[in-house]
Amino acid sequence: MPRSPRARRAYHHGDLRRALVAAATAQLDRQGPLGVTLRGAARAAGVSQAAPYRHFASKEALLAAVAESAFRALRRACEVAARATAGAAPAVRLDAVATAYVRFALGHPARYRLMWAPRPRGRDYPDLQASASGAGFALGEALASWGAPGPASGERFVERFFVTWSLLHGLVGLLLDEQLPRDVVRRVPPDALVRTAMRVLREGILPVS
Amino acid sequence: MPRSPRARRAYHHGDLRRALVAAATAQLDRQGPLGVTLRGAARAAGVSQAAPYRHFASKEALLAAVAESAFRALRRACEVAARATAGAAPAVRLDAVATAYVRFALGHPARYRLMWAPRPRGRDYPDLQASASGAGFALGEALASWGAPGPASGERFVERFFVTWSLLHGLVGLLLDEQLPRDVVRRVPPDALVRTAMRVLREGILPVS
DNA sequence: TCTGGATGTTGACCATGTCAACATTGACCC
DNA sequence: GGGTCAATGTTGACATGGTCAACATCCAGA
Repeated sequence: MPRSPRARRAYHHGDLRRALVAAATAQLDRQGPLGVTLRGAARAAGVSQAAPYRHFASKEALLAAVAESAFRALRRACEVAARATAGAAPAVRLDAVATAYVRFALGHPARYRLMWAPRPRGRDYPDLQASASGAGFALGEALASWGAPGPASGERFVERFFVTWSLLHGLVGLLLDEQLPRDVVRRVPPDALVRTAMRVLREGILPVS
Repeated sequence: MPRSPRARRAYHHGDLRRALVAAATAQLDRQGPLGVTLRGAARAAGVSQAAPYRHFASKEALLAAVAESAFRALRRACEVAARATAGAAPAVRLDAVATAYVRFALGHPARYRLMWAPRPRGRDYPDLQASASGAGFALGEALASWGAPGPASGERFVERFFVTWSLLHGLVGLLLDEQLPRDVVRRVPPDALVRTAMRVLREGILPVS
């Protein structure tokens, strides 16, 4: 029997690996980390419980693939924002990229948390490690246009880079866990919080003025 | 038979709740979040598998108790640092408290992560919520001595507060997940990173100088 | 056409969270 | 002292889930 264009495979799935990652991502988004189940992902892909082991050594390896794809998506989101503000002033670019970063995180909370979970660790999954660094790289580019032109260099850049990333990452953490004072969150939309954070970052908090 | 001072209880444990929290904390520190097991904690306490259910409605409730106690410890660490620098300049106090905060997190990585995990959520466990806010409060106090004297007030304070906390929280996140460039981490000890972050926070990054 | 490796399936094992039914204890009251 | 009850533990069981070994099926290349 010839296959229709989108043939249901009789025995072999055809693209099980991708299907499993998609299913696991859906589980994660819908039911949180506890909802991610190897057996469930297999069921969603219409495949037996042990089939995933042909593509992933363990549940953790599947989660690593999910996290890796999420880091790539985050990077893309940042890059889109950077391109959209290509000619603008450094401060504007930074705001744009930072906003994209936070929006991604708030839009996919469970995924963002998985990316930073203790397991899977990048150390154990080189591809995950690489895509994580890639996301950081996209953020760094937004900062590179700041001081001296050309490729960012020197201690100052590294300093700015890690402080900025830390601030964004921490802001996301506080927002996701609803740790900020209620009234603040209710009154100020996330985008405004990001802008405030970036302004404080640029100008400092010392001059209370 | 009369009980010796540290009698092994025949049937009733005596302080099972506390013992379970301690056992779960030990599991967490030693083997990470996946190592935490209700049955394992019960075993460690020398008690049957179902006994914990007399004290905790679920595994999650036990974890909430662990997180709650961790937040209290974090708060204490910050307060000790604040008291130790009671009369010092605001910048010195901030550095001290921030360092204490990060040291706690790096010293108890698994616990710190649990405190910020999606589950248990503070929303579901009032005591956890309270102790989390308490930790934030301790941090806020270090900032209160900054601008106007007296109880911190107004929008400016909230702004400083959430930006500072975000920065610290994010820095911890990057450090715990080894997301910062290798050479930076290897060259610069955590305490110095914290000081740098706080300096950038005070002075801003705009003047590349 | 044959054949081997890649990919799936079946059936099992074991650990774990959770619950219902039952046992034991100690404190309080007469 | 003796009785009673709520708190606290225990036993046995169930369902779910990660994982593996043994077996089945399929596709690609010699």
